[in-house]
Amino acid sequence: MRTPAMDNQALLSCIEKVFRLHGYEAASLTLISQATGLERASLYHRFPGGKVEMALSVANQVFLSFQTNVFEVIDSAQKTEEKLAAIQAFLLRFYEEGRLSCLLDTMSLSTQDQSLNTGLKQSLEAWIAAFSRLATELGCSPKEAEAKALGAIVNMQGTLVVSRVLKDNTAFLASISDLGRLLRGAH
Amino acid sequence: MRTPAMDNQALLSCIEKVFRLHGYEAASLTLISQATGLERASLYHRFPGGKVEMALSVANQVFLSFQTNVFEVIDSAQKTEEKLAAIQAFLLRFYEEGRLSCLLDTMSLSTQDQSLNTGLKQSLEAWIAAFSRLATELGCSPKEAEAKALGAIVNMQGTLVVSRVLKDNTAFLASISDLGRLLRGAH
DNA sequence: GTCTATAGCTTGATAGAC
DNA sequence: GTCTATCAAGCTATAGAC
Repeated sequence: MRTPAMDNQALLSCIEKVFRLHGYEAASLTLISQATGLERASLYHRFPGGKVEMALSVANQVFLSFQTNVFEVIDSAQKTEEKLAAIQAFLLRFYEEGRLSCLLDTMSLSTQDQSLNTGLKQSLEAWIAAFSRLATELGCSPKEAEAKALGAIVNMQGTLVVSRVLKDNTAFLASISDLGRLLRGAH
Repeated sequence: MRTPAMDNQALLSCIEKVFRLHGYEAASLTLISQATGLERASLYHRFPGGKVEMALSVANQVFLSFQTNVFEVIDSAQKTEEKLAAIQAFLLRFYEEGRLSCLLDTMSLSTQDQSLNTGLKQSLEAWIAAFSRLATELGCSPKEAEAKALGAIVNMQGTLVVSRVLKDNTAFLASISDLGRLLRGAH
């Protein structure tokens, strides 16, 4: 047992980037090999299930990252404004200021793999639920909160697509800046 | 010269669906062959440039469809409310009530093809410009109109992604219903 | 744990019969 | 204009040396 050239988390981050840049199908093992510096055969040692297992692992790591940086922040004891600021900072970093797509977008096309599709769906549901709790804290009624949460996420997904097509991240940056406004209750 | 098994427009519609369901890379010639009923070699007779030419032709056909059903409607002499209703009906049909993705989304991932990326960008810019004119008609100031137009399109793109992931088109249907509200000026 | 080498299949694309 | 047959290159995945 030689020592790994890269720990699992760093490896997954490299693979994540390939999936987010190219989508599931176009993310070939050759591209992943180049991005990680590991030969294709080595990737199969780390992920015996092959490309599907890589995708599932990446989706899971991203979910855990959101759990730490979004969901748990929302359920923490911080002040609401501090939560909001922390989440905005995380999202800006995670989406590289709008230049890197969302896995929910790039991996939800014709994947055929049921567990991946279910995982993406459950991640999005957890995200909506967490934003709902934050919206409630920001003065929304329970019913209003879910609508605002969905609206904020829809806005981010939409601006990510538009920013990618226009090659201009202005819309995404505005989406993050507006997050507080988007989640706040009507007065 | 035998008579074509399918006219060019119907052929392009079949191919369009494959690109919108699977994205550019995953849209293999085998899938396109199955969707159109033409063998791969026959597709090369219709599109000598191969897959890239198919993608460009599809993008162009969709642009022309938007030109007819959205841009020209906006610039017509109809009443504003009638324009809005016609556009809503078209968009519902075009996106199959939220069950079929947008080409701007599925074809903008790592295409490498410069003319395709430029075409998608220009199509989106034309769409934003047209919606801006409609927003102006709906009582927006020039500056406000562009923001509302962008917001309405962002909302559609976002709800399309969310509807795809959740396998629930409720959000997209709401986006279309809200189109008037989204484009109307603040009173 | 990583590598080289390779199997077996699918891809995009071409040649030529009808 | 569509087809069958075929090509070279790419793909995912595996075997086995170190």
